[in-house]
Amino acid sequence: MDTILITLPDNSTRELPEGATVYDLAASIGAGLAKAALAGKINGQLTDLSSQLAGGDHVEIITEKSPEALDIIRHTTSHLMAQAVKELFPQAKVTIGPAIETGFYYDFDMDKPFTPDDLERIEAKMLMLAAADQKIERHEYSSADAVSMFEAMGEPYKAELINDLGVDHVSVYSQGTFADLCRGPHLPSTARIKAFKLLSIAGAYWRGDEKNRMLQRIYGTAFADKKELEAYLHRIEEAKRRDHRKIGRELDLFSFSDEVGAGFPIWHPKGAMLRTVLEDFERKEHLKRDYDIVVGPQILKSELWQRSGHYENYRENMYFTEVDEQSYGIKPMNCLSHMMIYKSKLRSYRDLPLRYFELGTVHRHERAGVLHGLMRVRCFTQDDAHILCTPEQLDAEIKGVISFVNDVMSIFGFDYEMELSTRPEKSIGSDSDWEQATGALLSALKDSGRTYEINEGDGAFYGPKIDIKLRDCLDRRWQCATIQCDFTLPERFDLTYVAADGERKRPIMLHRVILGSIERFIGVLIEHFAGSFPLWISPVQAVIVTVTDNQISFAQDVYRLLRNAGIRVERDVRNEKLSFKIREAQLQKIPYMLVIGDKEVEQGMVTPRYRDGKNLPAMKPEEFVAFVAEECKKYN
RNA sequence: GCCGUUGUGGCUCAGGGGUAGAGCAGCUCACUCGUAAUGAGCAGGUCGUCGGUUCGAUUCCGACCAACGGCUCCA
Repeated sequence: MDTILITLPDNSTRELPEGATVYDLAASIGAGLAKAALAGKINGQLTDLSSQLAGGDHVEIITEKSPEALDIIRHTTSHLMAQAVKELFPQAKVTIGPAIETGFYYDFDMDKPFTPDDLERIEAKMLMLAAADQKIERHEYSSADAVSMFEAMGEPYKAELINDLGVDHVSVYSQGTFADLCRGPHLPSTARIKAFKLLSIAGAYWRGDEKNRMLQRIYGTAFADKKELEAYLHRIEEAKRRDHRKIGRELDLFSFSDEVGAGFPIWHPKGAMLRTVLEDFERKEHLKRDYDIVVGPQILKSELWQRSGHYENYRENMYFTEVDEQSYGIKPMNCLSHMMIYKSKLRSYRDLPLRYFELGTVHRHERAGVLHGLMRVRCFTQDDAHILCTPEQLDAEIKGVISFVNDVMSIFGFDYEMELSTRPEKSIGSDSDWEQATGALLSALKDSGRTYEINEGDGAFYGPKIDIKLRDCLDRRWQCATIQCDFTLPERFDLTYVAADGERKRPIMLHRVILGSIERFIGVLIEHFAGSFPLWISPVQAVIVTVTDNQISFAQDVYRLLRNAGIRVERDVRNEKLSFKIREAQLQKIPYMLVIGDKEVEQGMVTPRYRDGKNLPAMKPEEFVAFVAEECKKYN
């Protein structure tokens, strides 16, 4: 019998009979491995256990310990769910069902949406089907055969997918009576699915296009074993405790009100203080980097928005008003007044780059269904700047912004993801401008040394952009910082500068934000710190707590002294037990509680207690001021 | 905007065709008590809004509004 030689990851080789599969290889190595094997990787390509090997292949056995395992488990679980749905709801049409970061989903075309009760029935069915130990088999078909097969099965979406793939052959995976178009790989049997849970029902458009039919999506998750699943579900519950909407209410930072309107946050004293601290920080950081602070009006004439292209491209997101029979647009962006400042006089190349910074409050009419706490609102303040520069300065300016973003994010301890978004369908400007702008952003990204993704067609209508995303407590990504390259608005507004040779030239404009919007950033900030803000941004840095009424007078003196020294201090001189006041301060996540009893009054001192429960030695109020100043120094 | 779920006092929630209940918070009183809840009493709701069914609706039905989970869109 002929044999083939297989190379394993440790570069050892193994001889197997011709026609051997990945499973045979695993079995030849050991019974334990054969049992643990979920899939294989042949020459870097993930495959099924049943895949045949060829001589010279480099093969790796995928077990549940492999990083690739989770996706395979989840993908197979999504097929199991589709099978269960088809058995319970034969009229459902299957579409797609991939593994995702947190689990998997499958989209079905249904006349009637699923109910929460249906989820339980489906889950129960899945358990039965998994226990039935159905073999999962891969078959190859010509695309034409596969199309007629799926059409005969009454699955038009699958037929459409195959037609659009434009390939000769496709693979189909089957288990029991269920067959699905799929590239694979999959687990060898449904019995290998050990731990899963269906989580939610949602609507989703076919192929992600809102012009298409809305399908019914079921989200679920799956893990290699029950323990990991439980741990994940527990983590989700824990994460929900950090939800900024919950903490925002508990710490009395902000609220929303039906009477005010959806998407319009109202900032309570502590939330407004938090904003103020961030804004002060921002002003300082911008001034350090040679930005100029500017301020523009809230409404600008509609003609100006027409000239900029916003009227044409962004009108549905704008609010308008009329004054003296003149139409005005409430600004959804800050760029126009910044350009008008630039245009207010003749500019020389010696003036450039000009960096105009504004904490600009904008209004955007976001569609009703997208609002989400502070993360997505209709009125928000951007830490916005527009940099006007020569083409030669563009690269350095983009790099400067990227390093600014990096500096600020590391101060807050945030990890972030970068993406480049290219020209969208609805856009203005010439092809060559778009190419140049995209090229400049790309080169800055490459230079940054960080990884990045590319979102084709996701740019702003006036130019390509780099987006920087932060994650919330449930790992949802929110765009915060962005750098947008714009050749178009300077053209439309005929911005010029006098070059060294005396010629009028066109500057390039960068739109950029660092935090993004103060609102969204605070949302992320709250979830990141679970409300326990670092001392330097805490809206309340310390609270004075008296043991009895005897210390009120001294407490007032301390309070006055700390306030005058710029410490954000509160006082709790209520006639309550110390432990009660400590508890309340603790729940408010106030960094320091300054305990004052008879002992402290005698010595003219306070005993600071940190929110982790540890006491600092008693100190004079002045010493506490110095202590706080020292702690906050690196951010000033 | 689309799909689904939810909507009871400031908060968390129970209840349910005959006109509402708890805990916490609030207020009053007593206690003056050293590091996560002192006790007692009082007050507070036209059960999201508007219609419909009914002898009668907060409870059933419809529309709208809002929130939540997604989709699409986005800082």
